[in-house]
Amino acid sequence: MDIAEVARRSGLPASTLRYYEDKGLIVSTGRHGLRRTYAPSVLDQLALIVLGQSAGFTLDEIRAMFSSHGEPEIDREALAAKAEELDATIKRLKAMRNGLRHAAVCPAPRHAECPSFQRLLRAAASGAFGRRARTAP
Amino acid sequence: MDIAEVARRSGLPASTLRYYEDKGLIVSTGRHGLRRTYAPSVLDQLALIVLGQSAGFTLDEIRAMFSSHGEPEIDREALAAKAEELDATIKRLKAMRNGLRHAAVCPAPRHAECPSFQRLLRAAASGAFGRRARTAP
DNA sequence: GTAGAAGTTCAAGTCAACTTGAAGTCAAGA
DNA sequence: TCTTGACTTCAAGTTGACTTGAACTTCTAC
Repeated sequence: MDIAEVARRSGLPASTLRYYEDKGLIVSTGRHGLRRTYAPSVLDQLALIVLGQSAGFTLDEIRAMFSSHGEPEIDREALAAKAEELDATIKRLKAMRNGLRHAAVCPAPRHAECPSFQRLLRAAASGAFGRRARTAP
Repeated sequence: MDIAEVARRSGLPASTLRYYEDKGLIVSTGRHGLRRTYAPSVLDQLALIVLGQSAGFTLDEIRAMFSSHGEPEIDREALAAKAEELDATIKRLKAMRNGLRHAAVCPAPRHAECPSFQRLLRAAASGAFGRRARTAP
């Protein structure tokens, strides 16, 4: 497959594919003249990368987790630790979701008076939540 | 409260507090000479900001969701939509967590042969997941 | 065999969310 | 009063993940 087909099938721009290759996240199997050629398995790798990103991992972390041919690579403890980390993230996302869900239907004139919103605030203030995360648009 | 106390109690550096004020996420209630003074409620606002960030919202989105005194501001539909967005994010995080959790204990010599890993891959490849997210370190 | 679409490299630009540095101001304690 | 350390502004730097542009090289179709 050439880069255009990989781009088409993965939904990622060619520039991103070159960038990922630069960073060592994927490999091209060869060249046809100057042009990269890819094995079909690169699509799986890309899917994993996208999934990993959507779960909040950096490209460096993803590279550490999966070898460039898509197999889990690092030690099981590290994988389990990542899973724990995700679990914590899931918890704060749920709190936030519930808070928003409630704010959307809450009849209280000011949210300062709403017990549900106060619960969210308390949870937030308790420092139970970490920092930094961005989701898809 | 002066900026040092807010920094201490919120855990955020003073530079960040100034930056947030610049961006209109918080307000200082006045000045003592040149120095900013803050009302105690700023701590709640900051907690909300941190929570919002940890849930994947940008500072601009957070400013849109909560007024600078910490009350939910925008229309209920938008809040509900944000909640839906979060729900989708939670789903992909769970998939990723389960995948990692499993990879950490899977006995299969190569993950290509593991049905559970394949499920994750298929889910990832299906495009069921969006892009872009980063979690706390 | 030549035009042009699509590929290549490499450097530089962009964006969000901050941080850092320089240069200056000021309140509080000795 | 004078020093000192915390504050101020403003500009510029940083990091991650890309994108864009310029200059150049091919493959492919006609």
